[in-house]
Amino acid sequence: MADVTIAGLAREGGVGVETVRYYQRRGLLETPERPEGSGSNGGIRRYTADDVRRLRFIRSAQAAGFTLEQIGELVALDATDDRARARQLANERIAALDAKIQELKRVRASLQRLAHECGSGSEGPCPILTAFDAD
Amino acid sequence: MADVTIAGLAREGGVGVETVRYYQRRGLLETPERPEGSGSNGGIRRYTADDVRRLRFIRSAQAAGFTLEQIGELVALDATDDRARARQLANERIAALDAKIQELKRVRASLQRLAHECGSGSEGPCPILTAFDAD
DNA sequence: CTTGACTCCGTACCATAGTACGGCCCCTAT
DNA sequence: ATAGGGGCCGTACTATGGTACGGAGTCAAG
Repeated sequence: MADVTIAGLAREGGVGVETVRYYQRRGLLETPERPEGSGSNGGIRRYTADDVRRLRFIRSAQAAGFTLEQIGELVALDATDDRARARQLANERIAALDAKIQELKRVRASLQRLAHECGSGSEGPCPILTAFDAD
Repeated sequence: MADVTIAGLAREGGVGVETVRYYQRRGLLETPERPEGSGSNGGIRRYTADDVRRLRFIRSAQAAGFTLEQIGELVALDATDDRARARQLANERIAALDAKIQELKRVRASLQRLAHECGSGSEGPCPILTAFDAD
């Protein structure tokens, strides 16, 4: 993949240009040097496939429930060899994910029950406020 | 359960007093009349078991991924008999939950792989940035 | 050699879901 | 009757994760 401008990077990562810039400000993405431009400030930055990978990593890690701050730590960690810390972060997140998955399954079951009770052509309102009782 | 003050309601619902007041401002919880107090503004409000149920509903619905705005609609819906709309909201949320659960399982698997690769006593940094590749 | 799309940068603004603060009032126990 | 712990209320502030804007510069095509 040829190097791209910020718009290309954003497109590859499925985010907006402003979001890329935001991640740069947060220190999650590198801000490459501006090439020696003809003018006073220099030219237009170029981004590599590596930057795309990193951007995609950020999105996946977000989906995994890491905050941007934690993702910053992960990105920094990638350059070190602190395997213990990396493992710790991963395992903490796995535990949190397991809890979350269980919770989502519970509320899903409740919603299913609600939809079912709302579906059987009986009269009156659905028991919405009690939908999650005994959860 | 005897009627309680706002602090009791908050405690029963597992939230802070300020959060209860916030939900009242958002229209998710009722703000009962102040009893005829001796002073200029009246006495102290009392909340019922019904209010507690409603507060707990809000928390569960939040866990289900509903926004406070949607929860407002659900609460309002509970008083009507628009079963179709209630069913629709429930089913939409179930679909979203299914997608979310699948995604969380995927990233969990990736994290597990990462933790494993970080654990096998090999040298150097863990492959953090590639942890989610091929997801 | 101009036009138009895009980049760069700083700064400001947004939505969501709270959390905090300060002044005043009420109520109960001492 | 007085002190202290809540309650009431308006308003302001916070955190998180963006999103928007304006002016200046860059660059490639026509």
